[in-house]
Amino acid sequence: MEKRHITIKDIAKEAGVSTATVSMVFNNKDKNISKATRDKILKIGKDFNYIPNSIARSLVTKRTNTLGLLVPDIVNPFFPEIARGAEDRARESSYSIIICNTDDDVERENNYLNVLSEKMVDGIILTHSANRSDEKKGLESCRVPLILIDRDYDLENLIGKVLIDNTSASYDGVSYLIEKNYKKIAYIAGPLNTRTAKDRLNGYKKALYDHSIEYDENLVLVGEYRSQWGSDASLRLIENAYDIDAIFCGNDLIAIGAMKTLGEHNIKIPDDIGIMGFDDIYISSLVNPELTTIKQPNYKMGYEAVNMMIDYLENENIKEKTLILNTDLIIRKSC
Amino acid sequence: MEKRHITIKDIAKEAGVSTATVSMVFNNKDKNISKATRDKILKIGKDFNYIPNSIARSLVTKRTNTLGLLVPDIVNPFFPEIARGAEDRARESSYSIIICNTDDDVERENNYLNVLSEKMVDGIILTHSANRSDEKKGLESCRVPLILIDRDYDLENLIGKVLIDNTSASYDGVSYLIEKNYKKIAYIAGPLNTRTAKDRLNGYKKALYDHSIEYDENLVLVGEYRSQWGSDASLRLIENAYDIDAIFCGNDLIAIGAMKTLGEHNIKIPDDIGIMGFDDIYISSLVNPELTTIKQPNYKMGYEAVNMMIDYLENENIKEKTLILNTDLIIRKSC
DNA sequence: ATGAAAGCGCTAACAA
DNA sequence: TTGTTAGCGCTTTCAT
Repeated sequence: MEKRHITIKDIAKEAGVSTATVSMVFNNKDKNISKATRDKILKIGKDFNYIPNSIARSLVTKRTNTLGLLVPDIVNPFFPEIARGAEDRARESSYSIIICNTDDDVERENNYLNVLSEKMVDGIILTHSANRSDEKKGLESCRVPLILIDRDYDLENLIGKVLIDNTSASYDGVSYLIEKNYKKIAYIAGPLNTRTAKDRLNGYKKALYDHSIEYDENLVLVGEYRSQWGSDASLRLIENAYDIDAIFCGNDLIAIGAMKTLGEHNIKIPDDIGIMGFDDIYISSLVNPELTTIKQPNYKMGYEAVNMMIDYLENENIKEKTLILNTDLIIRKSC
Repeated sequence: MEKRHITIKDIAKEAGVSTATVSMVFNNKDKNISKATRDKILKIGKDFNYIPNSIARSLVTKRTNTLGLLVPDIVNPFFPEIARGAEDRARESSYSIIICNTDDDVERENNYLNVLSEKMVDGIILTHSANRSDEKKGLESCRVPLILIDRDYDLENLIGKVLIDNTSASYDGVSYLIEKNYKKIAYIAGPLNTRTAKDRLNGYKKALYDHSIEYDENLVLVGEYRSQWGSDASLRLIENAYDIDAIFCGNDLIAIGAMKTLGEHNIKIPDDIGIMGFDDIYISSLVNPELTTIKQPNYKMGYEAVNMMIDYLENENIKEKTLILNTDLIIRKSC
């Protein structure tokens, strides 16, 4: 436990060469080093169980091969897929990921930005705090390359953004319902204070419009992204005897609540009422495999964000890019 | 973007002092530095937007304030809570967490161990690969302080372990059912190839034994941790007309599948059949709030593991510790 | 109360 | 093909 770590100096001495030579060997800048010394050095490295000190290397190269990933909360089932996609892409290029939970707290977010700066991460992938509003200071002064994911936000000095096209996602979903001959489609939405939620509502409206179906604001119920709200809202819809034949849901929790309530009232899915929802948190597929959903490409979002970052870091690719990912319509039994 | 970073050298020059003084000020080793110079240095730091380079610091202090966290897959809903608990405790002491997904692959795990070693993380928290069996090499030669969580494993040179008492967890769950007057309790289990699963089965047996209920191996069905298996197994139980009045489930997916099937057969819960399961992946609480479950203290597991690690790192607390966490019985409607 | 200087382990010119 | 050397930015004795 206590014994000093082996350094290239030790190896150099042991091999009777200079540290420069050893360094080159371990960095595969071998081109003009004799196979003999190369092999000797490698062997000694193995024998002594040499572990390079990448901190020392980072100090001179100014690269840490580490990225920061800021998400609101990894426990929110929306984010693990993003983290996994990010980590997978990172690993492909030998980067590591430092994960940070911001809880949508601007101060925490700024603090992490600082810490990551100090740790010299090569880049930061960030789902910016929903509460940031106009408090851009921390973000704008961030000297580390930044890529935004999921939530759009106006900012200078960005490397890029990776977003989801929520408008066309709900447009596609609602259109699909319409083409299945559901004409009276209610929308149980989550809170409308995010761009995401507004886009989804717009997609719903646009789909109706393009199919010459009149928009009826009584069929749009705005509440929370919780299954209880799905239950309550669907109950309201059926109790008020609205003439509906389908329900489009703001996310999967809502959809699950709605399905449950409909079931309790012996309303058959999809014969009596069709149901569709965003698979925001991937519960549908686990628990209600019969629910037709719009699947978020979260894994891809994380993967592409890191891909964009590494592209920037390694190829000096600086043109700002905005990558807009499409969702998938997962067709199952219920519609 | 291109301008050189400010260093303590710049600040020292600007303030007309030595780098040593500047360093001490920024490290709060102020005791004998005049308030005047202190303030001057701090002001210059602020004005120049000085960001300390913790890589350089790490090189000399041999501390990175970074921990590694190895989990099989952050997308598996079992792990985000662990990661969150770990990150929360880490943040309290200004540590960061590098997250690594091993996919239960020994080679990947060993590779991460290496990378983290090179990055000089101060410690590693690890859910060891289920497939490791006797391939201890990578782990045993790891020079970084190691703490095991969730899955037990025999290993020298450990700082400690944080585990869950699965035996007494299922013992408590089954006992609770028995005390609620359910006497014929079936057990739908996941695969028995892990210590965890075996412990749970033993707890079940022990609870029966202690309550003088005879163990009937026909009532124990072994399958997968999937809701489909919960459906299939419960179907088998009712079709074979076993005389049961409760089902104890190996995890929540199984329980959800079972509940669904029972519902489809108009079997009432909990009147006809009581149900209980391990809330392994926290789906119950989201989707089936009426399901009584045994909640895993995963957040706490992550939190305590990092706590133990930091205790070791900062207080040289070396006695090997095994912390065994208890589960909680979450009593809801169904039992 | 402050400064000088050595050095953490490594890389990268530049020399040889 | 290999060695010399000068740092990277910081901490830390030991002087003063």
